[in-house]
Order: sequence, then C-alpha cells, then structure tokens
Amino acid sequence: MTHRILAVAFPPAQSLDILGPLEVFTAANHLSGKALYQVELAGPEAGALATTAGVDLVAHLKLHPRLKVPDTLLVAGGQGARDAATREDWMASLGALAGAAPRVAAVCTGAFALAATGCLEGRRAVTHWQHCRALACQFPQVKVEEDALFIEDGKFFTSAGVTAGIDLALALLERDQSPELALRVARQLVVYLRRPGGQSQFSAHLVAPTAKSEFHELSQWILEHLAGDLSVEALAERMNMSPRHFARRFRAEMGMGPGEFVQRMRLDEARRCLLDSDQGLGQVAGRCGYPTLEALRLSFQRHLKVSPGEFRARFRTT
DNA sequence: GAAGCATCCCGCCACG
DNA sequence: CACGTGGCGGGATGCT
Repeated sequence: MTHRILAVAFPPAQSLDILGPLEVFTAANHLSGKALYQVELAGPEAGALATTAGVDLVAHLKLHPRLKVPDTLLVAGGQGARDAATREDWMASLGALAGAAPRVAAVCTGAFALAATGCLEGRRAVTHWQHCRALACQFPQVKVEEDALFIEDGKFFTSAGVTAGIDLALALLERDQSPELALRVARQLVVYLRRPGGQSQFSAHLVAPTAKSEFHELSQWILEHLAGDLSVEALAERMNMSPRHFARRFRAEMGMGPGEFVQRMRLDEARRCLLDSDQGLGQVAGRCGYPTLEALRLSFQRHLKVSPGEFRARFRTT
C-alpha cells in the first residue's frame, strides 16, 4: 500500500532537487496521518553524498541495477547529474531501475542522467532553463520543451530547475491521493499548489492524454469550451460514438470517467481564473461552466475545502 | 440542511 | 465462442 519513492542523486547534487520533493511526500504522510510514502536515497556509494549546498546528505543505498524497484524513481539534478551521464556503469544501473519502475521523475538537470540511459528518446522533456539547449544538443532524440514547469510523457516526468521539483511532486501527490491533500501540503510548506501566472494550466496537461490518443483533440476542445455543454451525451456525439461506448473508451484511455474529467478541468480553470484574473466569482463560475455561483462554491468546498473567495484571498500574490 | 430532480457511472446482457 | 459494441436499470453523486 505504501508508495515507495527512491531518490537517486550524483555528487555534487543539488540538495533541493532531493529534499524538495521528499519534503512534499513526507509532509503528506504527516498531514494525512498515514504512511502513504516511504522515501529512500541512493547514491553512487552508500553513505555521504556531497551537495552543492556544501553539506553532505547520507544515502541509504548504493546505486545498483538490482536494487528493489521503487514505485517512483526520482532522479535529482546538480552538477553531478550532468557528469554522471558519462559513467556507463552508473547509467546502466539507473537505466535498469528507470526501465522497471512504473513512474520515473527527473528534477532539473536530473534529466541529463535520465536521458543518458536512453529512456527519454523520442519523448518530450524539460530541464533547467539554462541547460535546455545543452540537453537538446547532447541528446538530439529528446524533444526538449523550454518553457514548461514540468512535462509528462508516458511514465516519465521531467521538471524545470530546482524548485520546480516541488511543483512536480505536488502534482504527483494530487494525482496519487487528492487535490485536498496536495493543497494542504502546499499550505504546510508555504508554496503554491499552482504557481500563479502562465504555468498554472500545466495541471491540466498533467491529466491530458498523450498526443496520439484518440481523445487528445477532444480534451483540448473541452479545455476551450468549458462553458458549453460537456455532457457525456454531447461529447459522445462529437466523437461519433454511442454514449455508453464513449464513456467506456474514455475511462480506459484516461483513467477516469468523462464526467470527472470535465469536472477537474473546470475546477482547474476556476482556480486559474481566481489567481490570474480580477473577474468576479460569478463571472468565473460562468466562464468555467458552473451553472450557478452556488455550484462553484460547492465544488470548491467539496474538493479543496475552501470557498472560492478564501482560495483567492489566500493564494493570490498580486 | 433536506428534499427532489438531473446526470453520471457501471454491471449486466443482447446483438452482430 | 470471443470480441467489440450499445442499450438498460438503478445506485451514486451533483445541483438547485
């Protein structure tokens, strides 16, 4: 039941790449009162692991191809991660773990180490803005996207520099557990669950289907027509499927029913509007597809445990 | 907060 | 018979 997270780092490692996400997951344990996540740290050697912060961390484990496969493999960045890309023995171990793990996340320049194992070939990825070009040059098969906070492609997640790892961890937490818990953790750590500004819509990308999915276009359309009729019947007709068949395929592909998907899109957009615009609550409700202001309130209370007004007041910065 | 109504979801079964 | 598909019923959930 407990989700095992193995962080892998190479000295000198960027300490925040390791500790940021791990603090998110352990805070989730504390706030929920449950052992949701178990975290471990592996380095090229067990024991002291140098960081760029000038102090050492202690790795529980020595990186090895036959380490027990974690539920999530987390590859931290830092100068060491870029240098490690040339160490074939380390990369073989990392590649074995990355291949076997059901989910793999790289923070910052951890993407270099991950790319060196070959498992990012043909996939979209991001890294620290200063190193995006280098990543693209060094690994031409990786589709580097420069302006994303984090990117999901299949089971592989990559995130932008340093603290973007926290954003990524929060997004994973939100998906693993619940938006409520992710919000509580963000508040506990005094960070944004959704960064204000242009990046906030990435939460929608996180649940969006891959480009080749038959529902890719539809999910995009949903995002652009949140105020319209998004009933199962209407969506099914748009896809030229019977409602029953549409709902079944949708669930198989997206991991949730069409109703829930639409609901999450609307909630995401409402949060974004509240943080990024000055529109009144009624206007936000309207453009996000909530029939009444009351519906918006209920949805916020149910899923985020705060009212829309309070949400705006608490998380807005401008 | 309760009640009544709409919508969604999913097991079940029929059809080709 | 296996398989993909579509309709139905009713329990669950959301909305007013």
